[in-house]
Amino acid sequence: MGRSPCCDKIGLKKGPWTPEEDQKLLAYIEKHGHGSWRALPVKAGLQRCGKSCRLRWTNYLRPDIKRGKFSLQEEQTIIQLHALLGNRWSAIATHLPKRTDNEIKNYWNTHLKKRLAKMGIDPITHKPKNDALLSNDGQSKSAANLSHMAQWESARLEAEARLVRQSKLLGGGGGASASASSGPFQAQSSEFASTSAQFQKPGGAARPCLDVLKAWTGGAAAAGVGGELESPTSTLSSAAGVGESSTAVVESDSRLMKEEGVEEWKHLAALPEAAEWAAAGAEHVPSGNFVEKFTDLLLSTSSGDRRFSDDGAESDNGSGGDGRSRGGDYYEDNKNYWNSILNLVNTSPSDSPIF
DNA sequence: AATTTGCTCAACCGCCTTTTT
DNA sequence: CAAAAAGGCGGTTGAGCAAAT
Repeated sequence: MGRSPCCDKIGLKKGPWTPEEDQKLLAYIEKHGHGSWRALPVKAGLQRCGKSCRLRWTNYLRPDIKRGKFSLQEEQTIIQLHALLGNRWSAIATHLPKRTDNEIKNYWNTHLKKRLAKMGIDPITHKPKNDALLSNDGQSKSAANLSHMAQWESARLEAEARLVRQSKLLGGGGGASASASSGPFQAQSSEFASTSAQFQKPGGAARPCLDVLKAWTGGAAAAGVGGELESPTSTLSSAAGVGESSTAVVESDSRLMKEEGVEEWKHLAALPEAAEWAAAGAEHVPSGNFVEKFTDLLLSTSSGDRRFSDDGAESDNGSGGDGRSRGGDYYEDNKNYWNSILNLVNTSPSDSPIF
């Protein structure tokens, strides 16, 4: 048996909200909390469906919403997270305090996506649409990096999706709630982490995501650049505040990997991309201080006059896109890229659905 | 001044997942 | 366990506005 019949949709108002309606909704929620969205409209004296009320509240009326232009840091975060997560706006939104998923989605669709397209990059696959367009100068390198990234990510996301399904079957169960602050997210984040971990060197399969990030970022360490994990250089750290201990995250993920990792690795290993990369070794990991260049390119492409100040680097408007390239130093490039991602991880709220 | 074009963003729609009965 | 409601998410639309012609 199901629940009692749903709300009758007769006479429900649609379209833009009036200030009076906003006031009613606001007053009600401030006083009682939203409780059941379905019951709320009647209690609050609104001729709206609960879904509409929820949307209005979460996207507009909530007091902790920041409106207005996105900062460069926010843009960069979105781009990085989109490269990592795809169109998972709600997940991305958890890393941009005070921004709603709807707003981020809109911003991506109206701004960032166009910049990608302008660069000749498919915003869906993140692969260059036409290599010929990027045949010379620095963009070609970024495009190549982008291609690696896209391949890597698509495989990773595929595995991630599989793992999510698996873990649900394995009885991560009770925690399936969608609440924004409870355990289930930790399970999910571990899945995410362990999935990514599988892209590490084949021999090191049973290591968590963050280890592989560290391995890559610290790959430089092996090459003499190490020890910077505690102080990632990404702009995200300043954007998101002080990070939590990455070690703790890694450790908890490690535990999970021990339980699930072996089987997951098998699945992942079945992915052609993974096999390809495994065979090719670390050089085929998304290369380039990829996101940094990627976002540099995007941001500088947008209006042609915006400059990056986050790390003191200027955008490459016309001065040779490769100006910041460091001679194909993959380790260095990877380090920067993964520092960015690691930083995101480390600075993520503890209840983040992703990390 | 009138019209067209492009942009932004709030809101809706439909699907999927979770929860409840 | 199955059915159905509720919640949540991502894709899409369209009204309103500004810039361009």
